[in-house]
Amino acid sequence: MGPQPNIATSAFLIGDPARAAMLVALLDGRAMPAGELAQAAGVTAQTASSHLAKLLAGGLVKVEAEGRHRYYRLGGANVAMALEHLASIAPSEPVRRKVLTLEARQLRFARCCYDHLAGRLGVAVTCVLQERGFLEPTANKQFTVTSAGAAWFGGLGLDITKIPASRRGLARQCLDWTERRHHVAGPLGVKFTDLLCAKGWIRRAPSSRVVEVTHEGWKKFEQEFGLYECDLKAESRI
Amino acid sequence: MGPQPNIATSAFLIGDPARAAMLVALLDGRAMPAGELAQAAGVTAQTASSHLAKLLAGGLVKVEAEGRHRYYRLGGANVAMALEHLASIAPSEPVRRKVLTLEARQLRFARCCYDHLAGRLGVAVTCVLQERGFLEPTANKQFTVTSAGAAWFGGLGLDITKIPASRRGLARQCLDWTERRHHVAGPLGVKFTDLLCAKGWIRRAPSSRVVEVTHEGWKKFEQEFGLYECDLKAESRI
DNA sequence: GCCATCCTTCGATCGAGGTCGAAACATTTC
DNA sequence: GAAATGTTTCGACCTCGATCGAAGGATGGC
Repeated sequence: MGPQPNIATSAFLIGDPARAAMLVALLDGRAMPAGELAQAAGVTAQTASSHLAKLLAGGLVKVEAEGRHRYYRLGGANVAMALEHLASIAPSEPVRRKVLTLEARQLRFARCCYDHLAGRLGVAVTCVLQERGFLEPTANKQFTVTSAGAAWFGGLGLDITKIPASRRGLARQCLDWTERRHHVAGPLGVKFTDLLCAKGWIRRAPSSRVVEVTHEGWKKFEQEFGLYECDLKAESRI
Repeated sequence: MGPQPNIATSAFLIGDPARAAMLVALLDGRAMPAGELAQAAGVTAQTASSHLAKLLAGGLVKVEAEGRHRYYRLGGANVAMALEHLASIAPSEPVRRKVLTLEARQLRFARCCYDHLAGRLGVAVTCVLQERGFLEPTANKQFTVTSAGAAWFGGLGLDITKIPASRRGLARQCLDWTERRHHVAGPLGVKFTDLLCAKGWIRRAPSSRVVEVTHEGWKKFEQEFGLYECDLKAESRI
């Protein structure tokens, strides 16, 4: 069309309910075959195929053939970010007053966003790290690790200097679409989440984005972060 | 319908080329009247009005009536962020901050809005007058001149009691579309601007709305208002 | 080779919504 | 009060795209 970047075309692609449902289903970064996406969107396989072809052409998804399946995944982190930001302006109206399923509540409480911790727990941890002066929000949606923070992470077994920063930095502010606040993404977020798993504080559910906190984990979260299970769960009505 | 709410509806609204063009035009935070948005989108006023009504219902824009214009602006920072992220998906280019021409920058800095002073300078002067207790914002988008204010204006050579109030009052709060804050309009605003011209502090460009501050004027603005040229121009780097 | 499964392409239908002309409405100016 | 300007509403047209049935490919199992 014109010289303007066609922001409209991307938005148009997301603007269809069926396509939006597929994209949301892919939000956690997993790849899904076309058939499952069709089911997730509530349309026939033909229709889903048509939609996926358009999303592919628009760069919103990538595809990988595997035998007779074709696995689709989001086109990139920027796509996921755009989707989460769109969700943040969605009217999320009283219509949603309906009771959330157990998994939905678990997702809101703690989940993986790509490979880092998100949800109420992820945001709470991020807040504590900022309150204690270990992380500082800086321009360009980044977090800076303070010297105190580097020491603290080191005590936990995470050598900050050994984490390679990606092109988008070491620690990014990622908007949490349920909490509408930021949590820590980027290489630091990933390594930190891996560490919590390795220590047995949290456990990732086998085939979903849900993250569970172990009994041992709650003791540690209380001890290290001052986060109490009852407080966090009280607000999320789990 | 899917479990996820209306991420699709927001995206659908942005997905129309005309609506996207309007939103992009508003990306810098300015408020614009419906007519200008229609022109920016390349559609007629009727069509633009229809689009704006939908954007308004979706919460993507807000509106403020000002005289016979209706100024639209983005619904919030989250809307701007979502738009920027959507633009980052489009392969063409990063967010395009339009490079403003010299006149556009001058207009933002100081201009006449009808017959009174507007732009960064107009807003700054209005702020100082309020801080010093000479003007007080009151209901119905009016300013009230305090007794201290009347004395101060008198000392400058402006007898408030001799200015006839129009049907809409003596001093009106006029929304500044570049600064998004109020400046002084109405008969007082006109007379005050005339006075600054007569004193040679400012000079109106012959065939545009641009207002220039004279060398003498900057000394006076510093002396009378505590406004420094470098401070005001430093922030207008847009 | 033959069938089952998974996915895409083709063709046709059909409804939603973008567009503009005309007119109503609102506000300012003369 | 009348004219001018900015904006919205109404009505009608008409294109675009979502949808699904049917058929065509591709892959794996037997």
